[in-house]
Amino acid sequence: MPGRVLGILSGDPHWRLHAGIRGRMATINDVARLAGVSISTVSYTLSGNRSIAESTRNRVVTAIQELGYRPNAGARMLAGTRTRIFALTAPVRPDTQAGVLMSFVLAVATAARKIDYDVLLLTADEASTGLERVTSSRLADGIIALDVSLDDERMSLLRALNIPATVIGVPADTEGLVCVDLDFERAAHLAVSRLADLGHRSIGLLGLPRITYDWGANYPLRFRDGFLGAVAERDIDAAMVMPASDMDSIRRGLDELFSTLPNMTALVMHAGESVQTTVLEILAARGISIPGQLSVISACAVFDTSEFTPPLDEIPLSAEDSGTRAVELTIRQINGDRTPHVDLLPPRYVERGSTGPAPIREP
Amino acid sequence: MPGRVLGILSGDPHWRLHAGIRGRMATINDVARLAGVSISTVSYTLSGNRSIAESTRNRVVTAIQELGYRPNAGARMLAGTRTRIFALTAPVRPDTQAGVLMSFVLAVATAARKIDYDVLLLTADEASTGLERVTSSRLADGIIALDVSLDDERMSLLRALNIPATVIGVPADTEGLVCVDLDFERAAHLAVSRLADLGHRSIGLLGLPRITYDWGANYPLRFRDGFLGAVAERDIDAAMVMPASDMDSIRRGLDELFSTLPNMTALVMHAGESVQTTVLEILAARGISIPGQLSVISACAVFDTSEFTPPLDEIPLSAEDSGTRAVELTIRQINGDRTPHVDLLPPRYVERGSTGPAPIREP
DNA sequence: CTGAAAGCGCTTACAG
DNA sequence: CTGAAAGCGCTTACAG
Repeated sequence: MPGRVLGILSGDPHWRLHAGIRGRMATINDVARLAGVSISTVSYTLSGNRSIAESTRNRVVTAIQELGYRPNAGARMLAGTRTRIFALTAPVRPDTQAGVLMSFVLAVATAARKIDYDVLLLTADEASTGLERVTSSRLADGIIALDVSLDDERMSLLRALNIPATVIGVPADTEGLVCVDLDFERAAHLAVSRLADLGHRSIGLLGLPRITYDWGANYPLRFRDGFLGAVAERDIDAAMVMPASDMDSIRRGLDELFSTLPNMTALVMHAGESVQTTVLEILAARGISIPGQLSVISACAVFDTSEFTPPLDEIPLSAEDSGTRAVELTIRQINGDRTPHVDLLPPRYVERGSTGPAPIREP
Repeated sequence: MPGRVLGILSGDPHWRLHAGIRGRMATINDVARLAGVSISTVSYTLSGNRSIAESTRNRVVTAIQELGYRPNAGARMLAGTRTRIFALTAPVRPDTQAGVLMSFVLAVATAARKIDYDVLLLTADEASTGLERVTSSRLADGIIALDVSLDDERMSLLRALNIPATVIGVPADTEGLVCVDLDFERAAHLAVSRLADLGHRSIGLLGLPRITYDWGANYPLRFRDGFLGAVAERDIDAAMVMPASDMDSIRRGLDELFSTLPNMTALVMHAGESVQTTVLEILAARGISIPGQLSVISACAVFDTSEFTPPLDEIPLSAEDSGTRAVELTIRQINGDRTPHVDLLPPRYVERGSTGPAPIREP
């Protein structure tokens, strides 16, 4: 099958610039006439769904460029089997970090564009209605759901609607769903094993605000449980604090870690950007050197920890990876493979010099 | 003209739940047959574009509900003159605050849904191509451009394409464009006049990071110039600092303000959320009481300053207001009124007790 | 390798 | 107040 014709219009369609939205756009008929072929030939040239003689193909492509032709989206949706649109639902809950959400939204949109799909944004107040609306009006071919909470009303609807959909995140009940997310549990194990290998026997975990664990998404729990499991397996001393975002809480959280773990030589942070920078400021103010006295790892952050002072080793939560995979999984469903499954992306470790051998304890 | 029929499906379309995306959806023909009318009557019932006998209307509505009918989006786009889709361009530049951007994206989407429009998200790497693509393929009826920089490549394209478009923000050259934004200059005047009325004669401005003024959007400049103009008019002592986001810079910035303005009794902040909370923490640590010793106003923030310690008076930058207005202005253009203009939204003052009379100076 | 034609599901003059 | 019908611009069997 010959490749599809893409990017034909990268030139400079003067014609179009002066047509405006009210102006009559060139149609497939105009192209066919100018190229001296039938409209089916034009259509097949564009879709690549049947072979076209080289010379014919050239005439068509030239005509398309000359006219600045773009297929009409509505006509395509109506005549074809695809709308080439994904709907993206991104509810904003009280504890949502807007910046993190935006990263995922952009990652999904960018991944979608790579396969010539567009992304339609569903708003919070339309969480469930919107899903029903865009699919039954055939506006979207599939759905990508962000920021899934443990018990999410959208999940049962996705199951019932029985349409191509991918969830970024892992709800409590994944039955019948296609989900993708970083493997937070393995990420926690990775952090602990890295530190264990360096000889650390006493590790603190500075987590997200307590409320996030009680209610909302489940990735905080998966990370926490992974961490607790990993330290238990290795017989490492550990403690966890869940401070709010203000400086006082953070300071108290650190104090608690240091007093619970007097021999603490390593700190793992699974927390927001401002919390992490605040921690580093407090440590610096106290004259605690990294990694000399304390090894520090930032885990599952979407933001960039390479510009921190000091730059931190991290196990990134890559919005790009999740978004790309979500798009792949959705397309696969659109193409007919509706097997439900949970896809946990393997964590990776990025070294930046904020971890080192555990300091030798004075007896 | 009778109202359009909306929300017919708010019930529970069992039918649809079992159809799936592959299942055959009810069409306008099915509805017409069941209601015993022609398809034009169904169409007009939905659009409200001609009057329908009450009894006919009822039969149609019942049939629609019974079948769980939703008009096919592609067919509507093709047959009608509207796609009911806005394209939203939101480029992410290095200095972009993702959270702020997300607020605007959601505000636009929410406002759009209120008039039954959907929002298609254009990605950064497609800034200009995307505009051309969605309009010439007639995917979108109009464009809303976010986060406009002073010299934005998208602006000349918007002028050339000559399509319904609204810019949120004010680029350097507004010729031929429709723009909407908070009136940052008046916002600055409002802050200063409020403080002046309370007797303050020495006011500091803590602004955004310096780089934001050198490059990027122009609202920081408009606020700064408004502030400087307002204090000049009133013969008030003033100084401005533009700290980076780390604690050291903020501390140095405050020190600079206090030393430049030894009699400073009021502080206006036009800065990010974490910067503002850090400022409050530093002031608290130094035992400076608000508003006893220092009156503080947060200006043009999209985040919520009511939960700060203490809650701050603010002149909000309302994403909702801008988004709603942008949607209105775009629809107006779609409806034929293409008059270019710049719409500056009036600022409003929200009191929360962080400003008070200027303390009387000891002689 | 290519064309003529049916059909996708609506909207909107046109006619009564 | 309502209906029959043209037409929007594509995709895709069907035919050769």
